[in-house]
Amino acid sequence: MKNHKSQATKDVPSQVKNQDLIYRRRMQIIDAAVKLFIDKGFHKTTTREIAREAGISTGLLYEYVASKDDVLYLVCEAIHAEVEHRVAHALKKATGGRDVLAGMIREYFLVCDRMSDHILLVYQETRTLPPRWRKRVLENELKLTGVFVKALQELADTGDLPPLDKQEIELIAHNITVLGHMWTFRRWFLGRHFKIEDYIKVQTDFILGKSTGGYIRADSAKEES
Amino acid sequence: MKNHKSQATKDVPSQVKNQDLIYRRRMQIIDAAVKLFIDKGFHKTTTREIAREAGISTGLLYEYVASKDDVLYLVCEAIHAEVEHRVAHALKKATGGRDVLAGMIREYFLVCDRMSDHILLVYQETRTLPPRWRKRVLENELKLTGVFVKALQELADTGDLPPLDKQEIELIAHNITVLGHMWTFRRWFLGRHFKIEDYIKVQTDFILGKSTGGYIRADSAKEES
DNA sequence: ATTATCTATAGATCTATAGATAATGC
DNA sequence: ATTATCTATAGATCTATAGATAATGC
Repeated sequence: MKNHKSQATKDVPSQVKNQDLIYRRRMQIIDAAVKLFIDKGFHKTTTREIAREAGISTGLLYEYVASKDDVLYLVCEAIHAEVEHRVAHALKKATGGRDVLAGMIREYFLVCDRMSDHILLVYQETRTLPPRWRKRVLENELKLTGVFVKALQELADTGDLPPLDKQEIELIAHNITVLGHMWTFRRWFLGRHFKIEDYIKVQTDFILGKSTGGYIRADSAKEES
Repeated sequence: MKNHKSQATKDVPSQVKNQDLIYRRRMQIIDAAVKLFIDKGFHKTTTREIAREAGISTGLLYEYVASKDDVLYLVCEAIHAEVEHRVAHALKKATGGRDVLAGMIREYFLVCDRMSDHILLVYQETRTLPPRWRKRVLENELKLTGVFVKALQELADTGDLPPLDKQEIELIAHNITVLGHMWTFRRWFLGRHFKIEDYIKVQTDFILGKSTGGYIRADSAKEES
């Protein structure tokens, strides 16, 4: 995983002076920790193991972080940076097509598919973080949702979507975000019946409504008796 | 929290013979553990604390469970039993109205609202469980989704909903389940803009489509240029 | 001289159990 | 006599650091 520079670099203090070294060593630490955390979870991973996997001594680990929690925070930030980077990158492809929103959903869901272990990790361990950092991680979640809010707003403004009020837009954006996550934490089951492309298709229909005929809509069903 | 008898009673062995005593003591243990786990999380709670909170000695705790993991499993099972019980109970109210599905969603979301700490707990700690029990907990998740699958199937069969294939029904049921959960783990944010009743209303519109005019539907927006 | 790194371990827990005691029922 | 309960602690970790060593740059 590429370690995109993030807020975390400033937040987490290090004993080491050389900035470039901090960056590189933390990259090693993050990569090692991500692997172990995904495999065994945060609590069952020891700082010794992280150091060994990163190829450094336990002592040195503590020159680059002040606590095991720091490692988790670095990991969460790195994952978010990666997701954000990939989503931003993918969304460039999406713009321009007939259905901008469908394209965005598609690219985002593909990112969720590829990063599912990572997304799941953040979900499960966020609570472990000290409050100060938990907030940061949650803010990151919002930032991603914000991308969809903005897109929906624009589409509603230009008339590409029916008029939607702020609340509706907000919620639909959250829904899209979370339905992407759903693929990560229900994959153990959904994977039996869906490939990611099926999932994208049916979910897009669900979110946008089938283009031919309404989706589950009261007025498209039989009249009430 | 009422401790509805569940699978767990048989799964988790006890040194104590008296069945009724097992039931009562485990109820104490579960109640204590739920409280502590919600407050501090599973890993930061010690067996000593659980015992103290339950009003028994640490030694006695280990007469009723074989490990700390056992406690977590008992807790997860109890929460599921409670959710299931409440949903089943709530759904009785829902049936009969004009829009059965909307009623079901409403009752289910209300349960999510009231049990949000508990649902969140299960989400976050399931991964900690040994595989054998993790599976059980995940099966429980499916059981709940199954309730919606069944309801959707019936409504599609009777023509109260437009025809939907198995895959679509399956996915919509999952969506409903997860959008209920979404209220539990994004509440910290959603709560700023929505009361539970707002949330129910907008989500129901989203899932069922607005009854007046389509929801976000390609064919209800302006024609493609 | 300063910065980075390693080795070795202090100190703090925490789970789970062994063995002693109290309560119960024949 | 059997079952339930408690007290006290063995044994196993694990985090974080102190102090020693190696590398770097003036």
